[in-house]
Amino acid sequence: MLMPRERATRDKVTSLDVAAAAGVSQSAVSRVFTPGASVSPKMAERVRKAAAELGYRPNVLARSLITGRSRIIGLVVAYLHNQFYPEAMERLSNALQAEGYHVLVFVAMGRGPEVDKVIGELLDYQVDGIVAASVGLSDELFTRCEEAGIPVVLFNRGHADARLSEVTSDNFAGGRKVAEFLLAGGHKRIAHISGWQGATTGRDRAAGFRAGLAADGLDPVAEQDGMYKREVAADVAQAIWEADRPDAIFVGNDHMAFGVMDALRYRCGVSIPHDVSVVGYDDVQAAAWEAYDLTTVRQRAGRMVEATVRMLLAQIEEPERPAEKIAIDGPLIVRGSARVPEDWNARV
Amino acid sequence: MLMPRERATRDKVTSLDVAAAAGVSQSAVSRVFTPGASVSPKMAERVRKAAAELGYRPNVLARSLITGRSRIIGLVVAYLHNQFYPEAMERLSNALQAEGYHVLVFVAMGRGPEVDKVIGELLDYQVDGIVAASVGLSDELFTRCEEAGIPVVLFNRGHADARLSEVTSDNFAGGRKVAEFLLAGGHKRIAHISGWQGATTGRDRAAGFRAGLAADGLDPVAEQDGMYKREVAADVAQAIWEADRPDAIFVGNDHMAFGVMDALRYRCGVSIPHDVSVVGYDDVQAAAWEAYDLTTVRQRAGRMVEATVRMLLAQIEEPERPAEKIAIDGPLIVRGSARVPEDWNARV
DNA sequence: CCCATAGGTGCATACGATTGCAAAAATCGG
DNA sequence: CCGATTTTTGCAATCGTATGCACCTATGGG
Repeated sequence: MLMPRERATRDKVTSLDVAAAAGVSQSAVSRVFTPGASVSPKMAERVRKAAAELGYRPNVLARSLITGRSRIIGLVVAYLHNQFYPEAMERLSNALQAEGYHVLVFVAMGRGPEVDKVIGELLDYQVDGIVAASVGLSDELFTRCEEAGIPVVLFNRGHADARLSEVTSDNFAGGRKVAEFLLAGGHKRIAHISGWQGATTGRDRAAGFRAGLAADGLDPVAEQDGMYKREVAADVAQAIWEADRPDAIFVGNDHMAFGVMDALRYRCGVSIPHDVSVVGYDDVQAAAWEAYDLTTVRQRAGRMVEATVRMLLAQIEEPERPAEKIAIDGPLIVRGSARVPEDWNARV
Repeated sequence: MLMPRERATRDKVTSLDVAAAAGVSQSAVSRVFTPGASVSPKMAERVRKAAAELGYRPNVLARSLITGRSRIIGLVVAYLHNQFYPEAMERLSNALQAEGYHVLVFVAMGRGPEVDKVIGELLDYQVDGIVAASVGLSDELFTRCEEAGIPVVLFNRGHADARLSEVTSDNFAGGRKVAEFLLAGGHKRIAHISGWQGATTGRDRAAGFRAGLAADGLDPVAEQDGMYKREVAADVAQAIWEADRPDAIFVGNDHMAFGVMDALRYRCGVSIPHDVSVVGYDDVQAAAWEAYDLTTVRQRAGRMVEATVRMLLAQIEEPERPAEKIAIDGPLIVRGSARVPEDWNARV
């Protein structure tokens, strides 16, 4: 069989092919596909027609090489068990797509060397910016990105370094809101199963919560780290229940709160909110499911993502722009997992 | 201020810089970083040293331009509400990272023109392959990818076209297993709230289920499309309960099953599994949560992802390789949401 | 000790686009 | 209708790397 290969016919069509077909120069083709370039209407039309016939589309990679921008954003994420992240990720991807960017995903579970390898790969792809939604990114990431001139925005994550941009919810205010709500509900023995205390989100929520209690002269009856892990939080809840008999528990995020509720109900035989009130943080979709009906502080994922995209693109446009830290306020969503103060509706 | 810009110092370091620093040619540098190229050990060492000092890393985009492979895999996904997808996505990304590939995410909710735009962008990035986990990808995707010579693997999705590779669980067998289990449990009035009947997953599960019932001469007492949407399924469940009083319901996936259970319990006051058994499909993490404790057919996400990656990479290596359709068997995971036949343990 | 062979290395080109510059064409005012 | 602008267009260089080819250097066998 000496037939010429079929595949030859479908070889890549380049701007040169289009130029030839349209009888113009290659640069003309390029300009037609470069927004803001100087092209006459008739030229544009001829080229577009030829391009359409040949099925031509500009090669983004080649373009990136010369413009120095890949229009790729690196997203570093740890795990996706916590529903908040898939939710945010979907929004982020959509928002960036609308701006002509795309998301390259990097899953980096651990900390340390594995993470550093990922960082290297991130830079290899010449990403224009990075959204870091993973705890445990070594500080080296930031210095290397700084050196490479790649803007980084921390999503739902804080960092002491002022040169780092970040978008979070107002975790301190959120924690305090929960305290005020529980106090108004007449709770006296209030416990806290916190988010991981190695991260600012967990610490700030806890701090705000304690501050809120302290305003009424109260201390948490118990406080333990749930590590943002369902199973850990569930075990802790059981232990706290048996040891301290709290009348309310504030859990550092919804994902853990579901585990806590299950442990209380099915292992301890506790009725929620009759015996104990439970409040979470995030307002993921499942919080509204009847099985949990969880009172929780909403993180406005939409606005957080919007802010993230805005900051990131601004820094890409204008590299010298100073870092910015944004905390977005979120309302307490009152549902059925915690006793509601009598006069709550009147108050709010 | 006529100071030279600080930024100048951090300008990109290229293979030429490394070559100069090491006193060798640029091609030598390239070879050192190209696995399988011919380089002497001493050369390799000199170059690596210089590279390390300058902080050089090869530019993946430039490399892609010349090799014609980007080492980017496009992942097209619809929504991430169904936990099965984040779970699978995390695995997929990890598996591909291990092979030196990375995932570029495309969220395409709807069908039709929006999707086609996304397809265009996908091709613009010169992805080496595509994993399609979204329903409603127009057939045009496939023809265009075929033309462009880009392999596509459908993940958890079927398609009549034999030229398309796909990885699914064995949906027919899974549906039948559920039927057998429910029959063995002595259920007589069995309903089905199916996955979207526009997709093969939904249809196959339903067909297998019906076949299983038919083996015992039974028909579903009711059968309706839940569209893979929680709210739709919940409403349908309520309607079916009120109209048909089933003693068991097989729901087309876990995500809907949770909604169904909530509707039955909290709207209809039904006790599960005492009044009615519920069985799902997927075995997402939440299925094991005590609140649902859902009996369900496991989709082995790990194996499905593994197969997907294997097939995709194989087709990238060897473009003429024929398409392959794989259905991975998954066990029925017996939990507490459905009555368990007396002799079940003996049987299995 | 010499020649055939294999393995390393450098030169130069190619990948597919963007973009500064200069020439050509179109526009405009007088 | 002509000269001065302004707009279009083409030419050619460039981005950072991979790779065919030719050349050079060891190596080993006879």
